[in-house]
Amino acid sequence: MLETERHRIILSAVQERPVVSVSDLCALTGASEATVRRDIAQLHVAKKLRRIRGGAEAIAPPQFVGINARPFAVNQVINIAQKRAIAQAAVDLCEDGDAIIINGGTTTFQMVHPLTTKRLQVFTNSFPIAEHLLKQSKNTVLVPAGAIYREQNIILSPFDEDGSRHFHARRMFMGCRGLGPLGLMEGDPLLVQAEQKLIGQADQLIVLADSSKFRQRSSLLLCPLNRIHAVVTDDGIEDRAAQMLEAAEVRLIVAPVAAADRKSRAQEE
Amino acid sequence: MLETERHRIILSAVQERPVVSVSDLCALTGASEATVRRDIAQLHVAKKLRRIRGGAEAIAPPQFVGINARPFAVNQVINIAQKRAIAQAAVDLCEDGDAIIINGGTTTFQMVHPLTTKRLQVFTNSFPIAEHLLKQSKNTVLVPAGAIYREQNIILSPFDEDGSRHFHARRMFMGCRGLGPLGLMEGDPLLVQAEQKLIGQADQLIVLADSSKFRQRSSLLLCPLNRIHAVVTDDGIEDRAAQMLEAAEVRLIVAPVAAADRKSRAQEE
DNA sequence: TCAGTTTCGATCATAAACGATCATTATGCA
DNA sequence: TGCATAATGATCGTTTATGATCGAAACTGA
Repeated sequence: MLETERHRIILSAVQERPVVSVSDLCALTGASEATVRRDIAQLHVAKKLRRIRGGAEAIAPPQFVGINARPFAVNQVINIAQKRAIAQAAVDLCEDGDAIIINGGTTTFQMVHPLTTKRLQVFTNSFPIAEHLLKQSKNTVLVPAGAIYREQNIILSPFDEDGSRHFHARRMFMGCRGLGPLGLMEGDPLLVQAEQKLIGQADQLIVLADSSKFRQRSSLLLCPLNRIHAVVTDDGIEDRAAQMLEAAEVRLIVAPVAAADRKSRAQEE
Repeated sequence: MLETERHRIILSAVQERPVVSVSDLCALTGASEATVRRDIAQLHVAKKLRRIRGGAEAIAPPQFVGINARPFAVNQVINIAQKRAIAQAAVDLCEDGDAIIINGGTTTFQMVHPLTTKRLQVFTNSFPIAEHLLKQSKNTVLVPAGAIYREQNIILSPFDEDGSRHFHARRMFMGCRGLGPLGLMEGDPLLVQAEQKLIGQADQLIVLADSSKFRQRSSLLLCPLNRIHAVVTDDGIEDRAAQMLEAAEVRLIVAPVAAADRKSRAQEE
C-alpha cells in the first residue's frame, strides 16, 4: 500500500469518527503500528488531524454543534438588529391558533424569540427552531421527515414523502440570499430543494429580507416575485427596491429598528 | 477505550444532566474510579466542566431549562445504573456503518452516551436522542415527520407517510413497559402507534428491558415474544423470566452492572 | 460534636503506548 | 541487473496511563 493511500484512509477514518485508535488504523490499512504512528505524526504536523495518545482525532471536532455551529453562527451576527426587528414584525402578522411554516435560516431563526409567548402551529424544517420552540414555548411544533444536516441545520428528505404534504399553512416564512427583479434567490442547493417543497403548502409566502438582500445576487432562482405575498424588511430599503416590489404587487412591510440597535448598527458600518 | 473517547463520553453525560456522579461515569466508560477522577480533573482545568465532590457538573448547564425535562427526568433516575449497562450492551451490538432505529424512551435514551464515539445511521422518533446525537456525535441522524409531543418527547405523525417507510435498518432498539408471556407491552397508546410503524422497518427487534420489566404488566400488547430477536436486560433477571424467553427462542443478553452501582442498588432495595 | 460513611488524593505495580534504533524489504535509477 | 535510497516492520528501553490500595479529608445524620 502506498503512503498517500494510507494517509487518505486515515484522514477519512478520522473525519468520520471523532477518534480512531492506532490499532483501528492498523486493521484498516494493514500496516504496522510503527508505520501508522509515523503517518499520524506526519499528518499532525501537516495539521490534517490532531495526534492524541493511542490514536488520532479530527482537527475540528464536532463537539457542540447546534445553534452555535460555525456556519450558522457567523451569519447570525450580521445585521442582527435588523434581523430581530424583521422577525418581530413577521411574528406580529400571526395570531394564536394560526398554522405557519418557518423555513430554516438565520433570519427566520430570530422569530423564535417573539414566538415564545404565542401559541401557533409551527411546521419547520429547522432543527434549532424546532428545539427552541419546543423548549421555550407552548407552540405546537411539527417537523418533516429526513436526515438532519449539520451544516445547514435543517431536516431534509430525499424523498417526496416527508410529511409536509399533510400540513397546510396560512403563511410560510422564509429568508433568502437575495431578492431581485427576477425573483427570490437562494445560495445553497440543499436549501432550495427543501424550500421548493414547502412553498406549495402555504397560502401566503412571506419573505424576511433585510435591506442588504436587495443588493445580493445569486444563481439559484427559487420563485418569481409575484409568488411572494409580502416582504418584511428594515428601513434601510432603497426606493428602487421598494418600487420593484410595488410593481410586482408585493406587499412591503418595513420593520422599525429599535433606536438602541440602530446605534450599534451605525457603529458596525 | 482511548482517553479522548472517555472524555467525550463524560462531556456528553455532563451535558445531559446537571450533575453526574463518578460511579455513573465509571459504568458509562468502563473505567475505574481513579481514572474517571483523573479525567474529571483534566477536563476541569480545561474548563470543559466543573468538578464537584462526587462527580462533575456542566460548566453552564441551564442553557434551556427544558419543559420536557420534568416528565422525562423523573423516569431517568429510576434504575439508572441498570439502564446504562443495558444501553451499553445494546450499543455493543452495533458496528460503524450500521443502520439502526432507536425508539424513544428513557432506557433507549441512555444509548446516546456510548453512541458518541460511533458512526452509525440512526433513525429515531425521539427528539432528545436526535438532539443529543446531532450535537455530540458524528452519527447520521434521521427523524420521521410529525408533531413533537412534549410529554413523551417523541415525534409522532397521524399520517402513514412519516418517512419511516424509506428507512430500513438491521436492528431496531426499543424499551417497553412490561414483558410477559403474551409479548411486549406498552403503557401509552401514543407510543404503541409510533412503535407499530417502526417495527416493520427493521430485521431484528432488540428490546431493552431492565429486570423489573418482567414483573410489570400492561393492557397494551405491542407484539408477541417471537417477534423479538433479543432482549437486553440486567443480571437481576429471574430464572422464570429467562425460561420464558428461552421458550420463545428469544436471545437473552445480560448486561453486567458495574460493581459500584450494584452496591448502591443493593442499598435501595 | 461525634461516629459512620463516602469521597478524595497519593502511592505503587502493572500494562499499554511511545520513540529510537536497526534489520529487512521495496522502490527508483543507471 | 546492480546499486542507492527510502520505506517499512520488529525490537527494546523509556515514558505514560491505568487500577488497586490505603490513609486522609469531607460529608451525613444524629
